This record gives sequence, structure tokens and C-alpha cells, in this order.
Amino acid sequence: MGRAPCCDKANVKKGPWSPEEDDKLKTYIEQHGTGGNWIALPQKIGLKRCGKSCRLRWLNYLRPNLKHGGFSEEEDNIICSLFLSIGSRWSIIAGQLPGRTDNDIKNYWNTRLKKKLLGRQRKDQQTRARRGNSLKQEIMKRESCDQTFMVPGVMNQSPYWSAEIPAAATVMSSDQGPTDLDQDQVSTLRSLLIKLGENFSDHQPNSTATTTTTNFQYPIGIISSPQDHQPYANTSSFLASTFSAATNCSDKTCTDQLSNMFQRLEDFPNQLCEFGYENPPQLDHGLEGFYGMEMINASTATASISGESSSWGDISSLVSDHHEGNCQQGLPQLQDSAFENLRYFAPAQR
DNA sequence: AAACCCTACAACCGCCACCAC
DNA sequence: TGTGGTGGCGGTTGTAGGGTT
Repeated sequence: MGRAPCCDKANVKKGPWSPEEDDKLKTYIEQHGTGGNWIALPQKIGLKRCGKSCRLRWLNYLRPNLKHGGFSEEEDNIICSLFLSIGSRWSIIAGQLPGRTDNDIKNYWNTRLKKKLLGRQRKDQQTRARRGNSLKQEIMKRESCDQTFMVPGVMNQSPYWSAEIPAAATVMSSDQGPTDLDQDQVSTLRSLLIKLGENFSDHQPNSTATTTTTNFQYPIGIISSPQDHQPYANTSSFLASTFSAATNCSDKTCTDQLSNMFQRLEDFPNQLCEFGYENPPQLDHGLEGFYGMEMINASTATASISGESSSWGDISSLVSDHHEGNCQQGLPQLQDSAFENLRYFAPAQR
């Protein structure tokens, strides 16, 4: 094959970059560019660094017009909204924030935003209950004036499996052992699970037909037996089956995965609470992110994509379509389009 | 003042897709 | 067409610095 081997790892320096190394790398790239070969670059300029390390150093720290720290409220909201809609696609999210690197955003998310959005749900029980009530009121208000996220066939009635949720709620707190939730919390959780359950639905947003199709994509990979692959008539059936399995399954892998799913479901109302409280003016914005999952799932479910998927929904086609199309145009459209999609199920009038 | 803990961030690691050979 | 190098990406780790006990 005749290609030069990658860097000699035994003879490569690791760890923090010195100012001299930074200066060498920056000066060379500003004068000559990368030459299209990062692996060969450190040898050219006498750096005992791996080419990948040089690339990272340049992209994340040395290249011009980079911003470090000091994320604005607007940037916070963009990151949160995009994360909730496309997941940890940091490079795509970074593409929406000029001057920010994927590494920066990833670190910022992991150290601050994630805690802001997801964490602290187990702090003060009193605060939690208060916030839960507040959220419930917000949701009840939405439900009373907006029907757009109700699913055909389920409209104006509670899915039958919702009655099982109080029992499931006890199972959910798997990492702390069974925990009893008060009635308000159960009620709040039930409302949110109903919403979340419908987010896994394959229903078409504009369809008037009752959903009985077979394109539903299981949000988690716990169902492995052939008979379990029989399509569920709807999300309600799937969740009812899952909750039932949670109490009966003896396989540790299965229960672990169920626990993960339930943990995620448990986090769901808290995510909304935390995000809403931390960003009062952007509450709608955050909720749109969640409601948007349904739209995203719906947009991809009919294609029965078998590749990359996650419980956040398979959005790879949405992302890649927008991303590829926008790469040549400075990515101005992804943000608008994504937010437009996220708004799909948000109340039209507020 | 020392030990410990927490946070933020730079850097590394491993995987994957693409492409040259 | 298969193999291996390279770039790109996301996840994870290491560590410095500040805060707390």
C-alpha cells in the first residue's frame, strides 16, 4: 500500500501543549495551511505530536475566531433545543453556533447544561413537588386549549395502559430501590408518560386515519424474541407490554435496560420542570423540543429506517438532509427548519 | 493549613466512513 | 476488490484550580 505509517506513538509527546508548540503550529498553518495531511504536518514543523493531536489543537483552540466560555442565554437555548431534538450530534450543534467547537459545546453540556436540564431532580422533595405541580398546571393548561398533540384514536380518552403507570412508577426508581411517589407526582408522571408514549408513536401528524400501522420503531432494544417482534397496534400496547415485562422479567440485561428506560422516563418530567424553571421565558421553547420528537419520529417511521436509531427517535435523515444541504451555505437553514419542526406540535396560540 | 471535593476544560481514545493504493 | 491510512466524531479521562470542611 505504500502509505506512510501513522505517528510513532512511542516517540510522540502527550499532554498539555506548550506555548511554543502552539506558536509553531499556528504560525505554520497560517502561512502554509494544513496541506491536507495532518499526519505529516507535525514532522514538517518539528513537533513531536501526533497529527490527530495537532488537528484537535488547531480546531479546538488555535484557529481564528474561536470563542471560549461565556455562553449566552441564546446559545444555551439553541444547544438545549438541538440536543433535545437531535441528541449528541455535537458537530452539527456546533455548526449552528459560530465560533464554538464541538468539543466546547460537549464540555459545556456535560458540565453545566446537562445538570441544569436534567440534574438536581432529586434535591428538595418539597421543591420538586412544587415544581411538579407547576408543570402539571402548565400541561393541563396546554391540554385544555390545544389538541394538536392528541393522537387519532386516543383523543379525548386516556390510553388504557395509563392506569398501570402508578405501579410502573414504583419500578422506575430502580437505582434507589422502589420509591413511593405521592399522588401529585404520579399524576404528573402519568400525564407526561402519556405524552412521551405518544412520542414513540408512528402516527402521521396530518393523518386523520386511526393508527394501526406496523411501522412503529421500538424505542429500546429489549424485545428480542420473535413473537415480541409482532407489531404492536400502537404505542399504548407497546408500553403496556413493557411495563408488564418490567415486573416479570428475570433476565438481568433485560431489567437493566428496562431500568434505563424507566430512569429516562422518570427524568422526563424533571427535565421539563428544570428547563422550565431555569428558563421561564423559554419554557415553550423547551417543550417544543420534546413535542418535536413525535414529529421527528413520524417523519422517519414511515421510511422504516433500519440503521442508526435511538430512543430519542431516528432523526439521522432529517439531520443529514439539512446538514448536507446547508454545509455549503453556512448552515443558516438547519436552525430555522429544526425549530420550525419543533414547533409543529406546540400550541398554535398562547 | 491540609485534606478533600467539585468543576471546568483540554486532551486522548476508539470507532467508523471514506478513499488511496 | 481488499487493505490500510486518514479525517472526523463522540465518549471518556486526566488534571488544574477553586471551594469547602
